[in-house]
Amino acid sequence: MRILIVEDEPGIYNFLKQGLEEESYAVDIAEEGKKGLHLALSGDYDLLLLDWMVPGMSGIEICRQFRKEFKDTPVIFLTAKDTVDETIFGLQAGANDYIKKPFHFEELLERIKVQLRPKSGEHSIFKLGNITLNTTTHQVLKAEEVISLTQKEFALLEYLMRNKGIVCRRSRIIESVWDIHFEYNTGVIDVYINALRKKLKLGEDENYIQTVRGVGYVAKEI
Amino acid sequence: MRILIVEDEPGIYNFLKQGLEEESYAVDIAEEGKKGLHLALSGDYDLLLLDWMVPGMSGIEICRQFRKEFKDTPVIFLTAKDTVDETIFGLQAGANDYIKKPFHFEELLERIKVQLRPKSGEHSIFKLGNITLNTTTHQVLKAEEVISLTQKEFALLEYLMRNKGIVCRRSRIIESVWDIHFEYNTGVIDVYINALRKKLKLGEDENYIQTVRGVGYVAKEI
DNA sequence: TTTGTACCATGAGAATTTTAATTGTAGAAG
DNA sequence: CTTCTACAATTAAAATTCTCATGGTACAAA
Repeated sequence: MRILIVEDEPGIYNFLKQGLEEESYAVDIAEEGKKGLHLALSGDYDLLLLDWMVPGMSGIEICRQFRKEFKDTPVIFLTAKDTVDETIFGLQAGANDYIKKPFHFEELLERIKVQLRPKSGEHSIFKLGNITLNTTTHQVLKAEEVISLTQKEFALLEYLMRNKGIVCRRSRIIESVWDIHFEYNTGVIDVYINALRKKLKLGEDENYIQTVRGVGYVAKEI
Repeated sequence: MRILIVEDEPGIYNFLKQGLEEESYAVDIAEEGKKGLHLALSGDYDLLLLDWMVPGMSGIEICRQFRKEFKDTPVIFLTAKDTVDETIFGLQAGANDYIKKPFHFEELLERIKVQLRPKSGEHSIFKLGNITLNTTTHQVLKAEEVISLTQKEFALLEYLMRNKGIVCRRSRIIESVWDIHFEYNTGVIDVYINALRKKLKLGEDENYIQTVRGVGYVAKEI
């Protein structure tokens, strides 16, 4: 597995390079933004580690450009900032995960493994209109705004978004999201659909979660 | 797959026989208790459907006798009574599930499928001292008493009992029961262990859930 | 069009689950 | 044997999740 690190501080990239090579990843370094993007676009890499701030071109811009070509290669941001405003753009640019400096190497390694594990098929980012859902960071954005959801709300939205365009019957939802088999005579789903619509502020014009009478619900871009 | 039905009412057993044969199960009927037990002990069956009350010998007694010989063959009770007292003995006698009359055929079919699915390995009943836990009915007994547990309490107890005798580290428990990966700096487990010990009334003499300092917990028969 | 019925939306309250703070205790170090 | 410290037990309160009751609305039948 080949990893590209775009980072200008030698202290950090040497530490990462050594650690990752011990885990038998092939690691390349780019100390400058444009060179980083150029290397990334060569398509030789299975994963990108991008520093937030690098000379020449911001990590975000690299990510955005890279995403146009490579839709499935995971991108992880290394960021010193944990302010909401900043990470939003990272996720919108198509990052799969981010980790705050300073971080434990073990934790980064875990996250890299998570991203590389599925490799085929499994996506971690789903889009529905102007809604973005990221399964690894467990975050949801509507346009530029972070929407705070509870576990169950998130799980339900994830299920609907994974099945975008497909009508989800109540029984399936209950099985997948609530892990209840036989007996689906409960009203929980409705309550949570209600909560989602409220938190996501889905009005008439943005009716992304539609009711299918007698069956269930669909996530649709109108 | 071969199913034995022990039931004396022709109305019921004909209905069942026809429905199950349409689902391509091979079905035999015993209208009387002793004959039922005799057939069951022949070992020709993959699943038993026992009526609560049959002439000659009670379903419970058949179940108990049958269990001595066949530990892994699932037994489902058909019962008109849903009083706690009655079902207790059914579960204690080693039944895997029960269904109350009148029932929908679909539901019975589902339960039969659930019982036949794992077939190899997977058990649905776990014992720990005088505690019995049944994963399909989601019931827990201590001696003769039904212990009412919440979802999470049940899930934690199930995990510990599935790993009887093995020390379970907190991180594993959090992963399996709570589905949380990385970050296990939460105190939930302790709180639930506490709740379990209380509800199960585990005193000094019955310390079935033991603390392993610095690591986690074990379920042990002292 | 009107009426009826079954299904869905919504809100409030109950139960469960989680967090967080305090108290207690085992085992190590002195 | 004492003291200290890190971990576990316990409790209370906050947050989430679920249930239940009410009101609304789509669709079918008259």
